[in-house]
Amino acid sequence: MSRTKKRTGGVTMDHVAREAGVSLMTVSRVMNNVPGVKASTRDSVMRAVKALGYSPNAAARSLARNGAGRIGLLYSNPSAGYLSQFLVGALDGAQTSGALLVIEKCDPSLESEAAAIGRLIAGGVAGVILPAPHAESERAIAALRDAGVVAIAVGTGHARADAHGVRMDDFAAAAEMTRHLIELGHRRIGFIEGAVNQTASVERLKGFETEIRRADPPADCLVEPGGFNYRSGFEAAERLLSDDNPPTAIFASNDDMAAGALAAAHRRGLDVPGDLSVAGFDDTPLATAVWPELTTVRQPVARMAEAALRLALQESRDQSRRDSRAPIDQLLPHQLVVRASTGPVPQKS
Amino acid sequence: MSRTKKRTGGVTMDHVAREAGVSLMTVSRVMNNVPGVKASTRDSVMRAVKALGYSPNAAARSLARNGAGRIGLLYSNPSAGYLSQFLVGALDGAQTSGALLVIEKCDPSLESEAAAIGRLIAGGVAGVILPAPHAESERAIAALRDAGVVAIAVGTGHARADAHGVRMDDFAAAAEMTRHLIELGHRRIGFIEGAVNQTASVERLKGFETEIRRADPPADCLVEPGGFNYRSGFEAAERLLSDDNPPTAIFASNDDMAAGALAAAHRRGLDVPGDLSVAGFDDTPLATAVWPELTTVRQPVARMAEAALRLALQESRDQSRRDSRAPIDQLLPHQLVVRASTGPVPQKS
DNA sequence: GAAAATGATGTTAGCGCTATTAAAAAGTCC
DNA sequence: GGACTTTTTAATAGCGCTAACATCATTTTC
Repeated sequence: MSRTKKRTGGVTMDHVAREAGVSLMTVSRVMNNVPGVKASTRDSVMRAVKALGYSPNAAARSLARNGAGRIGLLYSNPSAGYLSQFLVGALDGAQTSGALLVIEKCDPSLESEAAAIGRLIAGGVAGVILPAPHAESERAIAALRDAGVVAIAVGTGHARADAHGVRMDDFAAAAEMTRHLIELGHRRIGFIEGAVNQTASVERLKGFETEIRRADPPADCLVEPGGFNYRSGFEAAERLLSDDNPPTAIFASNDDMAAGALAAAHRRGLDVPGDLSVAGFDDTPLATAVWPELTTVRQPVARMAEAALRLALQESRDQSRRDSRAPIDQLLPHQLVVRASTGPVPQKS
Repeated sequence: MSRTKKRTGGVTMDHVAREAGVSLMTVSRVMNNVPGVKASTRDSVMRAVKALGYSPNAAARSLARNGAGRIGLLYSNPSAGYLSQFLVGALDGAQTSGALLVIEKCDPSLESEAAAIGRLIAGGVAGVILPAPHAESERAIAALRDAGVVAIAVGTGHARADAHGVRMDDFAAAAEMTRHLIELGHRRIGFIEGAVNQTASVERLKGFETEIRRADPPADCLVEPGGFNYRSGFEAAERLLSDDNPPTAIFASNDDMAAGALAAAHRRGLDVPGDLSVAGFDDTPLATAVWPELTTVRQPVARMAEAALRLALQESRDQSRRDSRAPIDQLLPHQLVVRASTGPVPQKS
């Protein structure tokens, strides 16, 4: 063989068509679930697809659709655990739904974000997924809308009016965790806030406070600002623990900060959860990497990413026909994960 | 307007060619750094590219290259920081070189690995990138070779005879870090090993021991096993610090374990670096997330991933003509990063 | 100074898939 | 039962890009 006339995957639509005894276009219709194909024809095509192990070529599809199916993903620099989970989910979704993911990185600065959005638009994406910090950016969403590109905000605290969204119920989740702490007997609980400009962060605080107010017998709380990173958690915990009447439990708005709180507690020779309970949020890999393993809330990051991708795909396709429908708000279930870092309130000595 | 008649991003090669007054093919040559284009022509093309904000269409590229350029990436569950960096690097490389990344996840078990490799091969990839733990798997590499798929091992301790590799000099890097500690005056240094079945881990230990032996005045060391995760680092540090004659510095084979060591030190009320110096390895995001920030070795993970992708692409393309050449071994530069967690040896009291 | 060896560019033909249009088969009606 | 719809299928033309080959200018060589 001089030149094997290569084929990467191997099977193309043409092969399937021949095998099924229909035209290439019919196969395409079947693959895309376009109505107007006789059931028997559809069946024989599906059989051929299975027999040959055919799988569509995403690149060709994206090309032929003239960019439809190209979805951008903007990320800056969130917690590493969050990013990798998110990426994996998105990648996974892209693969199964035949989308082409275009990943674009940027700094947290507004200019950098604008530039990245510009690159994405120039790259001809049909939709853009905006995780965590960018999901709050009015400017990014406006730019996208002006370019006629579908925007999907992921992980905001509440539904947006100007973009579709995929998110979890931060309020309810934070409330659940707070209830868990209260049920363990804690009556003085410290809370470490996340970035104040993120609505999800605000919802978590609200959920916490609501539940504190509802406690019976009554509970009180100390709220410290934080920045969603380890260091800020460490420092906030230091402040909390040096209070004259320190809390018996600390609830941090994310796992990184909870890990920081853990370190602060250890530094003071406190046993966790014997002397102090610590709870996190997100269930990133860090939650099980630290010792003791963190009680936290599992945010279905990968699933959210996948859902966002699907939504972007679907909406960008629909957009062409009917325009400007109400934004979709997709809420994914979370889960309280109780591990070793929380326990009953210490006995008064 | 009823239907905007296509146009995804806008600018295509054709536009650039017209703008620069050359043929489409010349633009392609410039974009792909193909030699044989006059410098002046190249310049004017580049100018047109910038003026129009052109960016190549990955889908079309991948298609035109006849799918050669579908590259698989197998990952299991390394440190989250490592994964996200690796993924980002690979994605980045994929975008610029027009490859199509197929990400496949698996458990650490051999069966799961074999299954994932099988899926990858069935998916028609031309090459597979094997990071950290899988890069050591004879079985995976053999399966790939049998299927005629190029394998790229990333991050092994030394060059492999059966696969191309992209890696860093673990031995030299560990030696450098050890020298740094010795120069700070430390003469009793604890070392926390990584996973013993990874050659990179072994090389790091060798580098450490070599440098310890070379110290003048002589130094000695305590070596504790570890498992590349936070918890094992914490436990190993506990053992080291409870020695009758504890070390004044601890060098952990990766950042996760160093963070664990930090926690252990804090728990004992030791100041870092006042009472104990702690050094890590890899420079994952965790290194700057903890407090104090870790002195560590920067492993160019993203660059290694990108290099691996490029290598996979190139080799899979070359493979068709000349076959079975000697494996390529690409060594990327590392860098000692001195931050706040290491300092001079404490004064004897 | 003509032939051959370079260089530097231009042409042509797809890559695998999807729109769109044209054609054929199957119903429908009066 | 023939003209007229309504399904269903086939054929054609790209999407944006690159490989291979063709075509010109230049040199170089004897």
